Amino acid sequence: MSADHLAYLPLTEPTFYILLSLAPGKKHGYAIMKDVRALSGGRVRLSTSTLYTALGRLLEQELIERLSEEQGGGPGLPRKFYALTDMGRRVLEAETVRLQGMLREARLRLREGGT
Amino acid sequence: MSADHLAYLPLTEPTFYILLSLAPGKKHGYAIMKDVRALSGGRVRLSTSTLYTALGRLLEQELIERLSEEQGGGPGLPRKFYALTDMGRRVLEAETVRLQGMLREARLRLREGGT
DNA sequence: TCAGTATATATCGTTATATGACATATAATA
DNA sequence: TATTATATGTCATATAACGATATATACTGA
Repeated sequence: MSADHLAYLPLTEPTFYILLSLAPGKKHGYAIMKDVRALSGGRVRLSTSTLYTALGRLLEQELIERLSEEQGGGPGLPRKFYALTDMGRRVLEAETVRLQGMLREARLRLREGGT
Repeated sequence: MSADHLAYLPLTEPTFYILLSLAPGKKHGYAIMKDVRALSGGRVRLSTSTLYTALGRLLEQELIERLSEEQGGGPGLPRKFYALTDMGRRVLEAETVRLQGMLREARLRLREGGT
C-alpha cells in the first residue's frame, strides 16, 4: 500500500513542477507546460520532449494516471488529461519535506559569515 | 565578473550538499562525505564515485578550488582540501533562493484540499 | 602478530533523465 | 491564405549519479 514513496526522491526540477502542476486538479500536457512556466515565475520552460517523456515515466511509476480524452474542444490534437494518484501526492509531499530540510540547513550554514 | 551563476542551476542533491558542506570552511573529500551524511540526517550517503567526480566537475567549473595537500596527519592517503570560491558561494545562495520559490509554491498548492 | 576497520583517494561501466531538434495535426486569426 | 497558438510525440546526445572495483595507510583489538 504505502510502497516506499521515499524511493522516488529526490525529484528533478521538471518532475517536481509537473506533479505540483497537477496538485490542484487534472490537466493535459500542454496546459502543464504553460502552468509550470507561470508557476516558476517564467524560469522553468519545459520542452515537449522533457514533458512527454516525464509524463510517460510518471504513468509507469503510477504517480499520475490517465483520464478521459477530450475531443475537439479547440485547436490542436485531442487533449489527454492526467491527474495525481494518491501515491503521487504522497511523493510530492515527501519532496516538500526534503526541500524544507535542505533549506533549513542552508540557512544555518550561509548565515555564518554571510551577507 | 558575475559570470551568470544562474546557468549552474538547478544543483543536484549531491552537488548542493557538497557545496553546503564547504560553506563554513575548507574540507577534504572524505570529511565532506561524512559531513553530508550528518547534515542530511543520514539520508544522503555519497558514494566515493559521486563525491570525487563531483569534486572534479566543481573544480573545472571553478565553484570550488584546491588548497594545500596535508601529509601524514592520520591514516589513509594524503588529504586534499577544497574550499568554495566566491562564485561557488553565489551559486549556493542562488540555489537556496530557487528552493525557497519551489517551497512557497508547493505550500500554496498542497494546502488546497490537502491533509 | 596480524586481521579487521576506519580513513582517504580514484576510475569504470551502466543507467536515468533532461534537452534541442525534428515531426505531425488542428483551429483561430490576421 | 499564411501565420500563430494549441496539442501531441520521437530521436540522438549530453550530463550526472551510482554500484563495483581498486589502492594505500594507520589504528585497534584478539
